[in-house]
Amino acid sequence: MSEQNVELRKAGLKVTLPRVKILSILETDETLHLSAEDVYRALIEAGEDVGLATVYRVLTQFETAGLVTRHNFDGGHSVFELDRGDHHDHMVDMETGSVIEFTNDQIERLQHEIAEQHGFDLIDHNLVLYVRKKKM
Amino acid sequence: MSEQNVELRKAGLKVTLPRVKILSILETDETLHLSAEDVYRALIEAGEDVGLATVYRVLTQFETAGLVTRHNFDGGHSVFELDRGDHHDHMVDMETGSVIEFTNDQIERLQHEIAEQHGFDLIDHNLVLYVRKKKM
DNA sequence: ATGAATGCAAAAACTTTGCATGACG
DNA sequence: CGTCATGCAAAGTTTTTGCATTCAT
Repeated sequence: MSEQNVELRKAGLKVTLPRVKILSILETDETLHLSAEDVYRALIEAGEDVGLATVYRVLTQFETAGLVTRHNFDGGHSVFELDRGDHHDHMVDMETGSVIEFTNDQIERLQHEIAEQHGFDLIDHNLVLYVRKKKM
Repeated sequence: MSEQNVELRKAGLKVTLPRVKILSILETDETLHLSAEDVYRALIEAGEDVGLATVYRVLTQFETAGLVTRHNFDGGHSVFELDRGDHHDHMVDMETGSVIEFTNDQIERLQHEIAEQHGFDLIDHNLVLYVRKKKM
């Protein structure tokens, strides 16, 4: 029994071909950040006959199940990222659109401090840096 | 000559009724964060006959001119905020939905450092803390 | 006068939904 | 087998665009 099957069952999801394939694509992809359209195209290229609507439905289910995180970067569409348990923030290259992940403990700590100072507990946060390659 | 006219001229924008009205709505609003739809409704309520397409066009122009900042908070629609010259980040109270603004120089500085370390210039950034009132 | 801005409707882009068919457990 | 998932197409949302008309300078 493949890895995906276990993950799906653990998430309480019936093991179906679209779900296994989509999970597999998310695990294999190197960019780590795929739009629904990206996943759909990957399926078509792999010769799988899966509808775009199913891709959206499955990704949303994965999000609910905590397998995947949905990001709303700039421009219209959402991108999905497999949740590997490690927290990180994102840097988006405005020229290429590519996404770089990073972590910074100091920033994490400061965020907690700021929430505290206002009498709140920090539940979640979202930090995206929009950057451009340095001109020299 | 009203305040709005000056701001529009300074931004290099022709002074038209829709632009003046929209700017005025953004200046008057207390929530500080309006969607295009919100602005459109406010115009209709004020008896102004302005099309939704124009609202989008004007808000986009305002953004380009630096009068307004566009935020892509959660999913779906964008919200626009009048740029009052002060940079700040946002804290969203998850229970009430209210938005608190804050600034932190250390975080600002760290963001620049992180971009630098990756060979980038920091163009813009987006930081939202999702918080909940402390239980005591 | 002349070029830009507007309103309307139509189109685009992204995402969700209804329904009949097919697959999982 | 009963139920849930799927595919397709149709509808929903949010935002953009084409074009004739109106408006600002």
